[in-house]
Amino acid sequence: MLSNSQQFRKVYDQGQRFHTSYFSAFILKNDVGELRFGITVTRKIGNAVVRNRCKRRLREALRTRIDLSGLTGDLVLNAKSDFVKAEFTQIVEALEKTIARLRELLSKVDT
RNA sequence: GCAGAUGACCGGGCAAUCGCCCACGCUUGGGUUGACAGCAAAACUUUCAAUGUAACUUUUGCCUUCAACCGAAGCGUGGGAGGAAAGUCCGAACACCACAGGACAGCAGGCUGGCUAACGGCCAGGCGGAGCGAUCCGACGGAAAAGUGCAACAGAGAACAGACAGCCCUAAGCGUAUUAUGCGCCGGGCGAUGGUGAAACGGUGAGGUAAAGGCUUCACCAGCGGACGUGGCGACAUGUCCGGCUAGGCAAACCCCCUGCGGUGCAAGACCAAAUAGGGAAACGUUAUAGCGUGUCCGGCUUACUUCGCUUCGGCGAGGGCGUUUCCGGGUAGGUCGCAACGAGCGGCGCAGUAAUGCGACGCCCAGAUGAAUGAUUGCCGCCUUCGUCGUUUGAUGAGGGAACAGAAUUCGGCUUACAGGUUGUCUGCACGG
Repeated sequence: MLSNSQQFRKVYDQGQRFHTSYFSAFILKNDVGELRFGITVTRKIGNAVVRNRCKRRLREALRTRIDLSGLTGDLVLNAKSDFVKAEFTQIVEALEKTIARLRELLSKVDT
């Protein structure tokens, strides 16, 4: 879990990016050796209740439906306004595409 | 039955799977510190003539047991968002800072009585306004006896008022047929009628007048001031008499009167406290405790400050600088507490009170996160709604869609604002029936 704004800032500035219509993803290799992630929902998306629900659904989708094994680094997800109306299965599909793409990007960085 | 008024309450439910946070308990293994015992090594001392042995003490290391604390994993039990958690508008608790007393300034409040820790809150009442009514709304002290200021639009005129339409007097003159009728210059009177406006300087009647007017101390009414009663704790209501003779509105404009108020807010504040840099003190060094070299030690090699005084000219002493070690104190990152279960606490009951509320006994312990937990997914049921089919009064069934406002952040008491849908008590008006 990423816990302060310095860590988020570093991922935004130096990380690899990938965008879908529901959210934007940023990832950066870290030296911890495990996956740390953070979720950001701006006030533009909605009030506190809506923002909380976005974070919970993204976290649950990552936890239950996505295979994250072997992936290391700092991952940041930014929800967009379409996320609020999205079906859960659509979110999962978008996440699958995103993670596959991020694996490619990270392996390129290694070589 | 329809249309309203008002109070109280709810704010989808169940299941499956996978998860999150907190408290407590148990188990497992870990770390730190301390105590006791044991073993090993080294040193020292004592005993014996000595090798050596034994004992004692100290230090270091290992390890057993016990205790305390810290943090981890697993399992179990219990708990886990709102009526507004929201806006952050009032009032407090709590914390820190400041503080002789008073005045000015500033801010807030403003009918009466009560409740409360307090309030700009609540309850009961008075007065004014809206409504047929239940009921609702009101910053509701002072504008005639301090002063200043302001007033859109409309209207003739808006604060020492004002003739637009008009009414009346006078009547040059026009016109006609000399009268009458008609039009009426100049000058003067009128605030009664119309129209405007939120508001036009009391109302109705009578007298009076050329026409009018509180012009009239003519009558009645309204309003104002005063005195004296009656009811009420009081706001106030009400009665009689007297006076004066009509006085516009706005104080959520300045202002006047009365009352209250020190400031900052849990990022308050308390404690622990790293790395790095810097401050202070002591000791040591300044021909080594630095550098080179090395696994380590000895040895070796290399290099090094200044001022003053004394001097046998080799140095010595004191101070400063520099270096090393130890200690001290301040601050930052970070962490712990504050802060999560004992309270202005919650629940129903009883008593007092019209009520707000208070008192009493009984029962209960009820979120505590910090990139921020309190959930996610799926299915079924219930609710609303659209379409189709059947029945065609309620309804049955299939397919689809929808479900508000909104997320605790130190804690309470209020206020204000937002809110799909629903439950329920009491009351009012109208209609109909018995």
